Amino acid sequence: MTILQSIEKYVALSKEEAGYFTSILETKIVKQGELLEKPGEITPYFIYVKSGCLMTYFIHPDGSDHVVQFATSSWWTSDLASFTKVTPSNYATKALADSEVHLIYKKDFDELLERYPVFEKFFRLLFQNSLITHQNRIIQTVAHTAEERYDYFQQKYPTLEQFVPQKYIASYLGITPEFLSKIRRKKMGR
Amino acid sequence: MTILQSIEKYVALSKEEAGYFTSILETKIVKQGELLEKPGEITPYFIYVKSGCLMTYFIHPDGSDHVVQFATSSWWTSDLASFTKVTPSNYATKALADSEVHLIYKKDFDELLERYPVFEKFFRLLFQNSLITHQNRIIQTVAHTAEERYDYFQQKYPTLEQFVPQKYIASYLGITPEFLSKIRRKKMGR
DNA sequence: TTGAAATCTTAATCTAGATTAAGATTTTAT
DNA sequence: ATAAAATCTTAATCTAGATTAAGATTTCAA
Repeated sequence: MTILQSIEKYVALSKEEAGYFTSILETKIVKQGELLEKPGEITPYFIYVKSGCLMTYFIHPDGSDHVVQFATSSWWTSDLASFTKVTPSNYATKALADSEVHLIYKKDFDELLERYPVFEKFFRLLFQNSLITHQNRIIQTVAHTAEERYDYFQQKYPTLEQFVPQKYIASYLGITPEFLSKIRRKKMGR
Repeated sequence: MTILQSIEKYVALSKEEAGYFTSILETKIVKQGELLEKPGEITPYFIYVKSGCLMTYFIHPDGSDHVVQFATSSWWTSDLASFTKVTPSNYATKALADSEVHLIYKKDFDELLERYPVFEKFFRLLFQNSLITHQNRIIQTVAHTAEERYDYFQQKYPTLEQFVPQKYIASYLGITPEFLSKIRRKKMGR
């Protein structure tokens, strides 16, 4: 699916709007392991994942990392705080597989919304839906045990587990890799 | 601060836009303890808190509740999932103090955005900022101890602690009231 | 191809926070 | 005003998940 198709699921675009949008899009191939955002730096663009898989994670001053989200094909991701407020990021975004992404730089993003209000609507819907997901995630974290959260993760991202290192899944779930190992063993034996 | 002033911090409104917006607004006084959203029911409106304090919480099938957020003066709140998708809510919203709120019904909300795109921009910004807050909250929860989260809560909501029952603060922090009691005692003795 | 580095597993021990229970304090309805 | 209900505190005990450590497996660069 192209990025235009994924947008046109939510809003209809005229030829002109689609053309302008495409013109500001940067396309980039990222190799597995490469970073698209670095902690301490300002996140200059909003990222759309065309293929592959990215992960955005928080780096705690004590050195531990915490995965905020995985972004697979047709997801948007970014450290929204850094992008929006033009402040240094507390997050890093790393490619977990060779990936193809589109980047929209902030200047272009701002001008796009200014010029073609249909994109205000699109991003309003995108953020609104993302907010729902984030509210669910908060509840997930406080209202369920690690094992329940793992079950839910497997349902939600059935393909991810095959190529994402366990330690990142553990981090996403808010537990240690050792404890995830223990949960998996327990589930095997059932 | 009026609701119009709070909106005009983000976008400029013409007389007509402001007038139309005001005309669809419902105003309601809610008594302390009253529910504005009930689990199992569809959330028909988006809520703006003019004065007082609301709390949105999740009710786990096992009977425990989990506070998702507090909304004080000039905050917006709602079970966005239920409002957006017109599905039964998993949340309740309760007034923690006598409060005055504005309600926007979904039909009016949709029509407002259709008619006056400036509100697309406003809600895009509102959701974008809220998303930043939610991302922070997720990290807070997994990367910090209960005591650190309590410190952060006190900084973020310095006035709330005086009138919100401890048990709800504990719930917001993801701990039991007993453990919050223990943390508070420990902090007193320092 | 190979060896060093990264990742994963298992197991023992430890701890932050849960649970249970009982008493003390505060709030609320009448 | 007062009694019942709700909330808060303290303390003992328990447990989900962390930490530490060591071996096994996988990945990857040269």
